[in-house]
Amino acid sequence: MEMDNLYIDKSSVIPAYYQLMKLLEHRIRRGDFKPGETLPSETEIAETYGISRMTVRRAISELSSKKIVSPQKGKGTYVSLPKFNETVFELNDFFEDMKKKGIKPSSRLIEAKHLPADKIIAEKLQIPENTKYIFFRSILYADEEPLVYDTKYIVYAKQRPLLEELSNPSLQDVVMAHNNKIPIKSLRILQVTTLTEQESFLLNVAPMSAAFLVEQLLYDQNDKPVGWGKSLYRGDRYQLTSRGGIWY
Amino acid sequence: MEMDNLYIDKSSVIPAYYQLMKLLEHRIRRGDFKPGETLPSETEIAETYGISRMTVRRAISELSSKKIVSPQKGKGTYVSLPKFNETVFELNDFFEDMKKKGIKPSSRLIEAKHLPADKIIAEKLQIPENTKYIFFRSILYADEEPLVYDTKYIVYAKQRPLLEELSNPSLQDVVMAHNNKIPIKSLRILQVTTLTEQESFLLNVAPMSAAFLVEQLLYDQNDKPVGWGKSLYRGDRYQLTSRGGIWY
DNA sequence: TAGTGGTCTAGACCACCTC
DNA sequence: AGGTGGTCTAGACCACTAA
Repeated sequence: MEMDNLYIDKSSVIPAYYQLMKLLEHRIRRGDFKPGETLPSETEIAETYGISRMTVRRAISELSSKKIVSPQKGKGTYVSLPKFNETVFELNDFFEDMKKKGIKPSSRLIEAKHLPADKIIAEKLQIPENTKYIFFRSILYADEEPLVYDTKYIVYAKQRPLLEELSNPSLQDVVMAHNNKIPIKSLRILQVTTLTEQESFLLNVAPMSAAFLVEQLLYDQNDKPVGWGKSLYRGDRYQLTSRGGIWY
Repeated sequence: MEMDNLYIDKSSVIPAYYQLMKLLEHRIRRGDFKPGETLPSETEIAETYGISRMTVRRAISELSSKKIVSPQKGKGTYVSLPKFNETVFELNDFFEDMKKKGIKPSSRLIEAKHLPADKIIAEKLQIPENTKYIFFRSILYADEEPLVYDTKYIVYAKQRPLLEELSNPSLQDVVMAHNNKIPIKSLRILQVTTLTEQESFLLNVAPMSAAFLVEQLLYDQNDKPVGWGKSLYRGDRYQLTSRGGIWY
């Protein structure tokens, strides 16, 4: 396979805790320490590799946050049986995401206007019914292909009646541009749905196609909602991936 | 509002780093430190609250991992403008998830048999075509209601030809039960799809309903696939949520 | 040059677990 | 009682940043 460096090079520019973390990862993968067993004690590891216990703890804490290892007070640091049923999916900013994949993102604003809140909007935004709110609809493109249909409902701030277009129209940015308040809390819900006739037309797919529905609610310091958003991601072009365990 | 404890109680059983973390979170929320500004330097914070710099660093490191703050070498620790466009969704074990919600999970095995690998399976599992593999199909229930349709494709280990039923049939468990190897790497893909006639019948929903499709590939120490799974989650009953920013 | 965060050390005390 | 991980300290040196 590969050459193993089963020691810590203190003269290296790579931090000792990082070297030790990789070393322990490697030894776990190799089977020196099996799931259910414990690592040597922190003191022992420190002596073995000639580093201080705090540095050992730093390495173990990284492994612990990756769920590779689980320290137990008074007992030892156990090698975890990896739990691949517990998965974390990241949904990143559309523009950043596309750029990272080498795809050119863009957006087109379909509509932007004031509206009086109906019952549903009033409840979501916790404002009185018929209060004005700002409504946005836009399409996000990846290499000229429509990928996301985006709607936003934003609490109306009298001070700022403007409706300028933004290059990266995330809900957070639009809320900050049209409202003095900086959102401090976010609740997001990921669902699946089938597209309506109108939605599928805008996204250039067949009606009743499957899509991700990402709902987002933003709150200010006082736990008041300041914006609500619903984004429909084309199911045939979008997916989330997640890696667990020990990868290189 | 509430009483503020803007000091560290060293006699408390709550660790100092934790108290400081909450304290800084509170002061950020309150506006003492605004996004884009820096916190006082680590040395200064240590002096202010009468604790050591390493303890301050521990608190800041927690805030940093929550993306509330972002330390910059040589410059200072900046309060982040929260990025609510970068979201993390957790997909946990079905059984644990349901129990946590107070719902009784159960499962029913529909089918379990050996089959020779066709081209698709052979490619996924990186085995020669027509090699035997183990096939599973089951339904997962929440309070007697079908919620997930689950299929598994597992590399066949000659030593263990048994096909016993497991109470919690996660791909990982089944792989470990039918194969000596412990998976060490997992790749998961979350997609949306519409259900076929058969799938919708099994899940007791209308055909063409939207559903989550969760695909999972498990690998052993040598980066060989050991199992492949596909789970269909009913879209009308399942959703993922994610909280960002400062919550209580 | 002065200040910042990043790393590391060699101790210390504690609560917890096991024998 | 002895070993474990959890916390904390008071220093130290470094690389980086900005004036």
